[in-house]
Amino acid sequence: MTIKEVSEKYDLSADTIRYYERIGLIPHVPRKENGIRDFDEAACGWVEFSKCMRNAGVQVEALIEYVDLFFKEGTEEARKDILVEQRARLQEQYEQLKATMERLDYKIAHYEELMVKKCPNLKS
Amino acid sequence: MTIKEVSEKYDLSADTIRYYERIGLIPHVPRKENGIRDFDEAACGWVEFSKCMRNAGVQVEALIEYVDLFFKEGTEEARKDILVEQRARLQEQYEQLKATMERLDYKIAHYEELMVKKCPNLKS
DNA sequence: TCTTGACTTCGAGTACACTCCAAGTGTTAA
DNA sequence: TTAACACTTGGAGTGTACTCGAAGTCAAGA
Repeated sequence: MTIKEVSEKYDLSADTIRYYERIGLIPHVPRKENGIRDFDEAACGWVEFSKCMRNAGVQVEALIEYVDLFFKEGTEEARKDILVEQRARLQEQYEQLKATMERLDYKIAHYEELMVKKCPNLKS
Repeated sequence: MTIKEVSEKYDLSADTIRYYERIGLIPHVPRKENGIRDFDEAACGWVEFSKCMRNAGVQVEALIEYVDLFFKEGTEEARKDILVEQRARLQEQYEQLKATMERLDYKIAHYEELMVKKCPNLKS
């Protein structure tokens, strides 16, 4: 698979994918004889994984560390620790998000009430 | 209340609070005769609100727009629209977060299993 | 053969959200 | 009265994560 196909498949710019490889957020992608990237299933998997994690807000730094450990023997515990820490971060973000959404709901309801009062005929 | 007290109360740096006022993310804070900020309840409320929204990931730009409209008559609908849009953004983020946390749980479980296999005596 | 277009690398530029700094003022405590 | 300290403004600097540009290679079609 070319970088363009992968880019379209996962809706990430080719620049971003190259950037991720450059900084080690995804492992080295196999190349054809002419040097052009030729994504295999594993490489695609990493792209998909990194996209998922980044979308949720996992830091680039943590992912780089994880990928780095992934290719070293006996680092299972350290890898797990990274995942656990990031899991906790996401959990916190999740709570914050929930609370803020409730607050927004409350404010939105207030505005809706206001608007019904202003235009009683439009209350549907 | 001084900026220092507000800063401590909401765990936001004084620099950040001044920055928020400067860019209009919170309305103008009342001053004493000598020009020093003197936060009243309303000003504190805005600080707290902006902190909550920013922590959840609401963009600075959207909050500036909201605060701007807040002091203009007849902008209730526009204000509501901003809140509704931001609510939708947070909802999306929420789904993404949930999915990613599940995925991390799965991976963490995998590592735990691995480690139990390696050290059967430590399976507790 | 020549042009078009996708790819390569690497370094520079950008956007966002702070965060810090310099220069100056005002208040309090020794 | 002088030092210490918190505050003011406006502008410059920083960190993170991309995003773009330049210069060059390579393969395919007119």
